[in-house]
Amino acid sequence: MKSDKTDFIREIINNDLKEGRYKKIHTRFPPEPNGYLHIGHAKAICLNFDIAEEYGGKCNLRFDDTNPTKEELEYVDAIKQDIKWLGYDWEEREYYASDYFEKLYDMAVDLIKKGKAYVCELSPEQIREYRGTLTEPGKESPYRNRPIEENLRLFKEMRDGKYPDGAMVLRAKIDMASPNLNMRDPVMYRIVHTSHHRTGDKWCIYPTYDWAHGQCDSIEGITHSICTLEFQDHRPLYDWFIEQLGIHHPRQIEFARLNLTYTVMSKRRLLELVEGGYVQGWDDPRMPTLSGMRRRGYPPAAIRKFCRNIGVAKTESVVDIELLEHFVREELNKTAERRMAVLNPLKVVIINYPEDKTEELEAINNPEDTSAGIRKIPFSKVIYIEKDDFMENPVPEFYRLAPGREVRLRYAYFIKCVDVIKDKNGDIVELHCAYDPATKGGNAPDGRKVKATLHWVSAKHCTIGEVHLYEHLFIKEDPLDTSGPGDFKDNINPNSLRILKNCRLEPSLSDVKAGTVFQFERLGYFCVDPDTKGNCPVFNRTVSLKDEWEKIKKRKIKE
RNA sequence: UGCCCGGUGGUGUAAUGGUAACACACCGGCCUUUGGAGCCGAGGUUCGAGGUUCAAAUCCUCGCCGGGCAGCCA
Repeated sequence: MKSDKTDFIREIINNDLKEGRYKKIHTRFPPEPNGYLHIGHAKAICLNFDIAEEYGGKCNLRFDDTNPTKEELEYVDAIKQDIKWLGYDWEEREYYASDYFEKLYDMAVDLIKKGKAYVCELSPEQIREYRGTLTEPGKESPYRNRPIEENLRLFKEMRDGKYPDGAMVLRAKIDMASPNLNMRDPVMYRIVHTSHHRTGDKWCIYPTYDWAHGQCDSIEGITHSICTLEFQDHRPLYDWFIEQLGIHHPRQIEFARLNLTYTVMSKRRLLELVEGGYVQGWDDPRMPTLSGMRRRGYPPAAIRKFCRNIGVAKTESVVDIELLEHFVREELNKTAERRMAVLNPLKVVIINYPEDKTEELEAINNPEDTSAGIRKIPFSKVIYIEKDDFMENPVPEFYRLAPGREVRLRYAYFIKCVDVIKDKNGDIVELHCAYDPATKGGNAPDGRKVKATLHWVSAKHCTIGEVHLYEHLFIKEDPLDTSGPGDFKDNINPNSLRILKNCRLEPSLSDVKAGTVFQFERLGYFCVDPDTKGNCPVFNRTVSLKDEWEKIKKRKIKE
């Protein structure tokens, strides 16, 4: 089976199949359970699961849990939830590197017996010194030529807990003069007296990633081990292990990890944001984590589409976050029901509308999807419109409401502003407008046109809600770009979260389910936050609508 | 100054020796009961210099620039 997509990875796979190197395709996604998954992981998940599906193969989920000091069960559960949410299924193939600890141990013994590994008692500092530098070869450890029997005994004793942390390690015996530092007798096992979230206290020696990873892939029959660029230099080491052991040889292919503008993507830095209280948690809607995006209202379909669209290559690159937002808008435009909500309310009294009258007006739920149907919205004498939709002294480019000007209220009537009411400070507190009864529904029988259509809610009928507006978490396209001392946290955007507590929502928004995303007409997409309680819904702005007027305003400020 | 990898519009990916394509962004226009959506159009000669060839983004050489590697992290 072939794929019609032609990135360099699929090309290699096509070729391997053609040449008969592998009969079936088997990939894997191998996260370390030491943090939450982010959009960069999504790229790897989509790659591995999509490839497996395209070629009629399988993709395993395997947790790389070789370091008990950093890994936790909480992360395992979160990772599983995120992958499922993204839309992928590893079926019964949920594996752990720790499942193979015994096999790995046996393989290490095999290597010792072959004279290819030895127990070394150099301290970590000494190992570093002996390793040499980028330009100078290293020198051999005095323990390098220990008799095999002694290595066997010592390694067993390491496992049996006879030695404290750091006392000795098992090292591969390769080449201390190799120009590739990974080949200078790398560590395979270290002593760590820490219980493991799965194996408990069964082990006090743990394999390093470099030793474990390739063998785990081999054991699972993985054909293509897709990983990120920084492991390129390790490939010769992985190949060496596999060859010494004489076991199934997966092909490793490296690709460039995803970077996004205005985003940090390392787990270390994300952890720092969480632990330092710069955000409210791993699932803070400003985080690039999958759980953050879920809470923000990003549809998984949009993330998948994004991951497929950015392509895969070896060039290190930074993708514009607007591309992600584009796919979010594209998906939500098709699926999200429209509602009207006024974020910054300005009171409008329709002076010629009867005092106690209420009309039910019809509104379309989603113009992109007629099956979404229609709903009724109440209209009455006093309404709210958006403050930004009125300008007392309008600039030429502004064609919304202004003194003496007529606009349309969406699905309702044409109104004309006849009076501007101000308080003693001169701030506008209320508008008086006259409506034209003949324009009910939004069209004038005489054919006259208005330039703008405004969203609104009826004051008497609306419900109050809280809205969270988000901006990029960082003010710089590259958050790591810091001048002078300090670090990326100095680039945090102080306005990344703005809370509006006095928003007026159309009545249908009083009873909503967490996770639902609506389009608030003319404003953007908003997702019901799980923390919504009682009768005051909380909405997270997923993404704004593209806004021509906003662009014009910015341009005018620049001039 | 060792080894490995990479350089195509603003951004990201295509083009696999034969007219540099697509998406996003940007700019201009059309349309519009969302300044949304949709539609149409403009913008690059492929890091540089040589070479091979009828023909080079693609092959070769030499540069230049960027990234990774000296954890008992992954």
